Order: sequence, then structure tokens, then C-alpha cells
Amino acid sequence: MAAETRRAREKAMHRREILEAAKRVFAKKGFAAATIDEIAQEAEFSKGAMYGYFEGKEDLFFTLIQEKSDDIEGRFMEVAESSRDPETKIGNLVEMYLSFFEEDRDFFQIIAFEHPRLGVKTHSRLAENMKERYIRNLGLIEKVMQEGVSAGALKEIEPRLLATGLVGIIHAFTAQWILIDGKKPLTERKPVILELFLDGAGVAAVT
Amino acid sequence: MAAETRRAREKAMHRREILEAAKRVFAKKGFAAATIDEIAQEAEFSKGAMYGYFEGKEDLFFTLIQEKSDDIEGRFMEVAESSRDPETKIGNLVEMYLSFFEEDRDFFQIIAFEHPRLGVKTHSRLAENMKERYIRNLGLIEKVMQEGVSAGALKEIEPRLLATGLVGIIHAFTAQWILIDGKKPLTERKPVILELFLDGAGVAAVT
DNA sequence: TCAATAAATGAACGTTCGGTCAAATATAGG
DNA sequence: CCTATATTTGACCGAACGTTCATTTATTGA
Repeated sequence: MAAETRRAREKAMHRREILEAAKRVFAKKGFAAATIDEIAQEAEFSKGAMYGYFEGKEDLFFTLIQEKSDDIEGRFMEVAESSRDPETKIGNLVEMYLSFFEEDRDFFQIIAFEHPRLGVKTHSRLAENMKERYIRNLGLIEKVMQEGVSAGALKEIEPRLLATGLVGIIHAFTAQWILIDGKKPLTERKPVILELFLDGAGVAAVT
Repeated sequence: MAAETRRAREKAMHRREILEAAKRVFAKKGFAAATIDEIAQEAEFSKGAMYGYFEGKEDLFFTLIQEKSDDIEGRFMEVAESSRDPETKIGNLVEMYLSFFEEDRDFFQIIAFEHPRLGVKTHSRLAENMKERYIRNLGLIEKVMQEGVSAGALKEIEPRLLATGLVGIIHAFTAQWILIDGKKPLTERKPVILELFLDGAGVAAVT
């Protein structure tokens, strides 16, 4: 029994295939409307097989969120140490999010689907965990903003509001990209987003 | 048979109560997870009674969206004719959206819930209608942006991108308000939003 | 080749849901 | 008060769902 038998390798691959299938279905239907049957069909397994890999629908969903969240948090940490210059760091941050969503638009759809749920009181550990993650994530961006303010690169605005504004713009551009102009790469939007966020849309008044 | 018998009056009131109850439930659960039973319970009617007022779950949902969308479009038209100065008009636009969502945060939740669905191909007339409405709505804002650009008040950026950025900021602040700091009025955010959108978050470089 | 084990299947189960309907209740007009 | 009509009820239906499990199929090691 080697550390990697063919069986173990295949099992791992099947697991991943199921996860990918689940992601597509969740992205298309949302958690509530997605069905195990459809996920099984998409993954080309029988319904029963799913339960040899996951405990059920919630586990499937939770595993997806968990993996991708860890991924994005890791990338964020890299960005956080990428530069001393606030503007550059913010640029890297924007680029990171854009390419992350471009690589995996299904994941963006999923969190866009479930995000509104966060504002709702619930007793689900899943929702609680997601809300925690979201707030921590916003906190990280907030810290980057705080640095920018301290360094004199950003205006003296509450960092949370700056963070909210920036992620709002990023999400809106991503949603727009998915909805309408999904052809050219999303990352092309980086310059506009930075210009909007840093300099604004208004023409500087000559006061 | 007067134009307004007591029966007709009460029927209309019951209808409204059911709609309000449905709105609360849809806002809390989303369309897919909401159940007629829960709406009936929230409205203090039996399940069967619901079908004397609406054709079913979809009709209920659709009526809600329709009414509120008409409302917001009406308000938008007022804003569109409110001023000749682009900056003032944009300010009015922001204020309109903020107070609209402040008045009815359940509606914001509902559209936030269903918005991601728009990117998904579907054969539902409901979803098609919502997507149509969303694009038309964005088009209206786009026109305001176009005016701003023409008047030299906004930078030469594609109006659609400007519109996307602004609504992104507004939605993000609204979501944040619902999620965390729901105490002070949302409309207080108007100045920050305008500052962010028009002047940006960066400190003007002294080049 | 053959038993032992692991994985995959799909029928079946219990539950929940949207929607229906005969019966019960409330209202209105005479 | 009584009958016709409108409204409300909750039991009920069929379909769909998440989950389970006995059975079948495939793989392993000897």
C-alpha cells in the first residue's frame, strides 16, 4: 500500500470532478435551487455516489467556499506584502481580485448569490462562517486603506468606507463583465477602476 | 354597489398585507427558499387564501418586483429633470437611491438576492423581465453620465463604466449598512459617496 | 482464478413544497 | 331571518427533494 495507490489517486480525482460540477450548478442556480440530482448528472455519477465523497449538499457547498476562501486569503497575504507604496499595493489588490474572478467566474456567481444572505439572522453554522469570513476579508482591505491614509496617499476617510467603496466598484465591474461584455478579459478594467477609485470621475475643479 | 364597498376595500387591504408579508419572507430567504406556507403564516392567512389573491409564488414575487420597479423608475424620472447641473443631478440620483433603499431595505435585499440570477441563461419570463429592467435602468443612469461627460463635468470615460462604478458604490454602501451599521440613516452616506465618486479616494498628486 | 474489499448504482423512503378543493364561515341584500 | 354569494380554511394531492441502502460492478492482492 504505497502512499499513492491508483485507487486513492482516482478517488481524489473523482472528488475534484464532483466539486467542479457542484460549483457549476451552484453558480447557475444558487444553493437553494441547486439539486443533488443535477450535480450528480453534471459530474457524471449516480446520485448515490455523491455520498461516498461528501456528507451531503451542505458539505459540498461548504467545502467549495472553504477552499476558495483560503485561496483568496492566501493571495491577499501576498498582495499585502507586495509593496511599500500604498497606490501600488492597491493596484495589486485590484488586479488580484480581477484575475481571481476572471479565473473562476463561477465562484464569483456563488458568493454574489449567497452574499445577501449574510445580512439575515440564521442559525446555520455555514452562514455564520461565511459572514465571519466576509467581515475578516473586509477588515484586511480596511487595513490596506488605513496604511494608505497614514502614508498620506489616501484622504482622511474612515478606512472601512474606503474599503467598502473599492470592493463595491470591483464587484460591480465583475458583475457587469459576467452579465454583458464577457469577451475581453476582466483584468483590462484595472486602469479604469484605479482611476475611478483614486481620482474619481469628476473633472478637477479649477478652484 | 358603490364604487367602494367595504368588501372591496378589505380585499385590497388584505392583498397589500399579503404582499408585505411576502416581501419580508422573500427578503429573508430569497425566492427559491421562501415558501408559500411561511408567507401565509407571516400574513396571518391560511395557505389556501393566498390563491384568492395571487396565482402563486411567481405571481406574488413578480407583482412585488413590478410595483417597486415602477416606483423607482418614476423617482428616477423626477431626478432626471431635477437640475441642469450634472453634479447636482448626480447628487440627487444618489440621494434618491439611498432614501429608496432606506425606506425599504427588504426590497434591496430581494434585488440583491436575485441580481446574480440575471447573468444566468433562463427560460423564465420573470428573470427575462428583471434583466430587461436592470439593463434599462443602467441605461438611464448611463444617460446621466453621458450628459456629465458632454458638459465637461465628468472625465471622458465610457458612460456605462461610470454608471457601473456609481451603482457599485451605492449598492456596496447599502449592503454594508444592512449588514453592520444599520442604526444611523443610510442617507448620511451621501456626501462620502459623492466625494468618492467625483473626487476619488486618493490625495491629489502635486505633479 | 478467486475470494475480499471498495466503489457505484438506482430504487425506495420520508419529507417538504406548490397548488387544489370540498367544506365551513362570514357577509350582504331582501 | 334567510338565502345567495364571497371569503377562508386546512386537509389533501402529486411532484420533487435530500438521503439511505441493498444490490451490482469493479478492483485488489494472493
